[in-house]
Amino acid sequence: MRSYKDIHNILLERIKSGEWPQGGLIPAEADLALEFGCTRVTVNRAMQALADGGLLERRRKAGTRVIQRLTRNAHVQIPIVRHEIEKRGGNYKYLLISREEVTAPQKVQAELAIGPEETALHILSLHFADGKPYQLEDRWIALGTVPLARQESFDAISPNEWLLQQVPYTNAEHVFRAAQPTPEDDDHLKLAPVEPVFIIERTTWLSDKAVTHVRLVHPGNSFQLVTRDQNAATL
Amino acid sequence: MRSYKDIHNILLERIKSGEWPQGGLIPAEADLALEFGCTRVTVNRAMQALADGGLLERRRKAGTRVIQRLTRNAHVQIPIVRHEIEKRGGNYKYLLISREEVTAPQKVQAELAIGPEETALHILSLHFADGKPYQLEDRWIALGTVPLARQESFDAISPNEWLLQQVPYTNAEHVFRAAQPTPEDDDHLKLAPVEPVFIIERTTWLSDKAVTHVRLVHPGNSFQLVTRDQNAATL
DNA sequence: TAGTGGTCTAGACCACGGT
DNA sequence: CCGTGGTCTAGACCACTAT
Repeated sequence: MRSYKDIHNILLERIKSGEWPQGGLIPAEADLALEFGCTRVTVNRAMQALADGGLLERRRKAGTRVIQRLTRNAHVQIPIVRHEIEKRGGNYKYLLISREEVTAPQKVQAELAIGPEETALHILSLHFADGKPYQLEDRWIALGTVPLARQESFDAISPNEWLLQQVPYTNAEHVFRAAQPTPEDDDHLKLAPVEPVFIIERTTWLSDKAVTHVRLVHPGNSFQLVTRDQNAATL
Repeated sequence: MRSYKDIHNILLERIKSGEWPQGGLIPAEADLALEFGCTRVTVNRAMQALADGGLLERRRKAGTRVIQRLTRNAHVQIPIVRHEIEKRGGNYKYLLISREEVTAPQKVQAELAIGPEETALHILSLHFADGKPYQLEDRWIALGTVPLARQESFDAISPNEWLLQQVPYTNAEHVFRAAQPTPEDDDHLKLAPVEPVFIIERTTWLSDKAVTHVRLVHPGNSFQLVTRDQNAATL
């Protein structure tokens, strides 16, 4: 018997092989159902999976086409620093540098969508791998959204890890860039001369309330982000 | 009537709100079907969507749990440079610097999984935005996989854009990093003093045959990658 | 208006994996 | 063993949208 996964794979093969070219129209569900000797629903399931995977584009009446790919996609998983270091057998250390409830600079206020009189929690901390600075975490937490953070000292657990456990759902915006370190970055990260830094900036939301904005700074000579992607799930 | 999308959203809300905590077991399909007054299949559809979105983990007999999130995810779309620049109203220019069929350096041979006696196509080109160097594209193409590339001059179209049109399906690996420019980078990109570069390295495969390896170099002061992600599709 | 995809139901059987 | 999820069928009706 033909399962929708089988059908999914057959269709995938036809796309990969070029039998069905990019931008080309492919047969209707009903026709494929006939070909594979199954219900239309089963074919539909397979085609929807491919559409979800971004390989097909479907429109009622217009039919189904192979996507004309215009971008390369990369799915980046940014793990908890501690896990990342421990996984490769390194020695992890966390150090809280400062923690204070203050009014945020304008830029951060804008990111978190808080007013000028509202205070936020500012936490500066360092993550070490084998004794060497690996990441500087410069974080602001919107206390209106996460009041619980007031009760947490962040002495033993990093804000990143704590938030990941506490906040059940978020939207996120990331910015990745290369930069020259600020004097403060340099001071904390003990960089080599002219060594650039790799910066990840992230703002996360719980529904539409901003939770936190963070600037993660890594020594450029020893850090990189790696991703491995397939164009469609194997199922 | 309750569609599976409605149910999807209701379940999503319960996860977001914390009513169903991270790591917690949630009711079985049959129970939810009863609650929502629909078939189990409909509930199944909604839960599968959430599982695909990475919010639920499902195991037969063990039931369904809310995922304990351990990473932040970012989905990066890397557009065609030309489109990117034109979209924001910039003036795009493409310049082919060199194109030769030679034996690749060992590092590239390893990436493309080709032998030392096999030649590959090496293409060096520059992308400009408003007259300023925006991206240096240093590319190797495995001619065994894409013999058609021999007939393309790449005078008028960049290898990136050409490949995206030609190769119907790929797996990809990306590396993002910050670096000090090589003298050659500096020469082509006309960097400011001590300006770092943002590098994207990508290898793509057609099934298990390597297609191409590319090093995309951007001036650090004027380039960044931005992503916006939702934890689950809205459907 | 007609063709194509989107989705539901009711019932069924199977597959996996805790207990 | 038996509860839970995985999936199929047959038939039906609906919702878009190209022509």
